Amino acid sequence: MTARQARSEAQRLLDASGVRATPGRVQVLAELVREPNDATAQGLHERLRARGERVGLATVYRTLGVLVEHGIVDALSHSPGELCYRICGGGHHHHLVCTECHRVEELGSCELDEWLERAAAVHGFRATSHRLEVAGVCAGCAGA
Amino acid sequence: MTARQARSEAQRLLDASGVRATPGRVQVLAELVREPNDATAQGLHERLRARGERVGLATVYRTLGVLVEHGIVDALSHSPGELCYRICGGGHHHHLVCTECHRVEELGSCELDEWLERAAAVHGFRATSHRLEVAGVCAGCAGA
DNA sequence: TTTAGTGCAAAAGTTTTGCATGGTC
DNA sequence: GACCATGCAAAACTTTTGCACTAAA
Repeated sequence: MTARQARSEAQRLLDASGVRATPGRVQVLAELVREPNDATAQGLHERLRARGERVGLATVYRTLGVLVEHGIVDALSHSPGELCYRICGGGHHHHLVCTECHRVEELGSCELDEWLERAAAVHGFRATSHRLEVAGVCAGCAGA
Repeated sequence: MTARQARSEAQRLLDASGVRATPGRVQVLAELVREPNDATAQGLHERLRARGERVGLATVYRTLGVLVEHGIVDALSHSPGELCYRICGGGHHHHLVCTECHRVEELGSCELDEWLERAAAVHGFRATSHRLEVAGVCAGCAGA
């Protein structure tokens, strides 16, 4: 994907969510569009600077906050003390992360709700939400 | 549970795992024994100091690291940038956390493995481990 | 003109590390 | 003596906030 394509896709995503497409936001989101897996705020900032785009670290954090708030990106925390961000399909889903190469796949369907409701009820809980992260080894890494 | 009981339970847990029962470790672990839910490193440190026990914050962190390494306690991260620790029963299990009072229950049985294997295989992954955290409202808070 | 976004620097917060000290095997 | 644990302080690191400035509605 070219830089121009990434920027236009970023613009489209922002427009679709009614978020003003400011320069900083387009830069950050375009960088995420080019990233098939997930990236940290620091990592995104470094890449943008390396690419010659003048964007502040605070703007990267503020932008990611806005993007998460509008559901344009998801925040994952597979290592403590550090959040990773990723563009995600809509709806409820979970992630499959390769422990070797950090590739991320989405698990489209989630068939946990019914089981969860029963399991929670045993403890007197009403389950309202859940987060599942699956670690594994992807086909590429298993072969190597 | 009295302070003496907590300390002796802590000692037992350390012995059972072959971890040397030094003063700092017994203090930290005894504090976790008294805690039905989970606690942060900072919180444990504060409580120990308030109780008059002279223990350094670094020791609390180092001890928690050792305890996690030996599977004596679990580290949960339900808020980013901060880990919570908790004594856990052995074996594979998941947590049910009340969003109101932060009470934590263990979900004893995990019936996800079969479903997960199939779901991962669709993406060419071999699932090796998973982590599930369920948020909900406990009976007490639902009533209030 | 009023609001929203941005860059920079400083601050806040958690966790780790260096180093000297004291206890244990 | 060698090693491990500990306290303290300093450092590292991620993330947030204050403030001045700019651009946009």
